[in-house]
Amino acid sequence: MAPVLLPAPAPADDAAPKLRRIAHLDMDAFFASVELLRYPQLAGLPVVIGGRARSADAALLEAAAAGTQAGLPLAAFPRLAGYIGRGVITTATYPARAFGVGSAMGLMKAARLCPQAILLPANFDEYRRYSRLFKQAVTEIAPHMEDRGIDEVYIDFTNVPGGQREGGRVLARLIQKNIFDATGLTCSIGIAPNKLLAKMASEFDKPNGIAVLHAHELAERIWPLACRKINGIGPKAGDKLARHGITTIGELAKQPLAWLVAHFGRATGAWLHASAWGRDDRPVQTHSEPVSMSRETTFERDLHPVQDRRELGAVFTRLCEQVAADLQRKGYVGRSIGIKLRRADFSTVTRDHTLASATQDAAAIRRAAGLCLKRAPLDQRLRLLGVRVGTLTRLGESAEPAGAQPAQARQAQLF
DNA sequence: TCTGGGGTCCTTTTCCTT
DNA sequence: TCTGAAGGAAAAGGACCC
Repeated sequence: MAPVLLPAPAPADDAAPKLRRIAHLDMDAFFASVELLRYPQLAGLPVVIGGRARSADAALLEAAAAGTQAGLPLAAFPRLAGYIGRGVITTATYPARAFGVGSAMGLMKAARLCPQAILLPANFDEYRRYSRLFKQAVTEIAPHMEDRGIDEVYIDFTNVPGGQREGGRVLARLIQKNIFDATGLTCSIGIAPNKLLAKMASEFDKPNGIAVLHAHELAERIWPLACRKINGIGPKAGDKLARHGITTIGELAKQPLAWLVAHFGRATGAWLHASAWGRDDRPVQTHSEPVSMSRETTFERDLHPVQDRRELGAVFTRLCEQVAADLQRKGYVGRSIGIKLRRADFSTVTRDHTLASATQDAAAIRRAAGLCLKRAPLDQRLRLLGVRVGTLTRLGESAEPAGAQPAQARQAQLF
């Protein structure tokens, strides 16, 4: 990529004291936008992404492999009508949302609301490829970047040349352009004195916008917002606050710290209070190590622990092999092995087991997971099974991997 | 009504040791 | 031997995020 030429800094820029300027960058409708790059003929139509790969997607897969998907006739795309089976919507385009269809909605319900919607399977390999491209486009200009998932990042503008101009707006425009040139995709950027406020600011001017939020604008621009806009206040905390008559961030800010601590605990109460007052000193972290790796799967139909034990056993072994392969590919070993069961009534049960030494071996993981399973209640049908390896260290930085055995080793007794 | 998959982090409970 | 306090680690559950 050609070097990016920054505008010459204004003379006042160097003289003025540097303010902490943190940017939050959020790709606009990321998955749907990537799909529209591949299938431009779907622009303006209701499209939902999600569900599992089905035979109806064969035409799409073939066309993608042949590189002819841009010319695929609309009739070749699978529709939501008559969708049978599990699965939720990962994302929906705006024309689909107009029908009341939205993220996390069951596909069967969505099929009733908007049967004509086109259903595309999620293509995470492609989204990850675009994710790498846009992040590279960011770091070419501003290297101090924190990865926050597939479609968003934090960037510390404070010491980047030009990062102080127009409150960071000049640098943000440059980054937007570099991302668009590299990917054809747009993003929205919020710039503020910290990550908490930058995250909220990035929603102010979507899509393809830039919002600069200054500390003195807290009461005017943040306090009128709903508490749920604070990253970290989800449905439960939002409901609890609402039951106390607190719906806006301004109302939250009025609550005494002691009251919040009394009702939400020491750590959460203090965090709520600080957040409402726009205080957040978390640094932009350019590097982080994974804490755990897991694989899980939801079955097409709920499986019975006894009647379906062969099928469950095979899935269980496969999940262990997949996690082991993930660990080996990424060079990690883990010491705590855990399982997760989701039962027919949607309740979740987890069991953990800590090994004497860390491993990345499929058979060792399978044995430990089998011990966990023996301690779990199996009095209901199961809809989901998962295997997790935690307390990770890089291979070579701890003890040798334990229990190395041929990967096919043995099947567990249970199931 | 129906609720995926892959994560992180926090709180509470349980168990073990001193 | 019993009881209780205290502290830490592990286990379990849950909230939240993308």
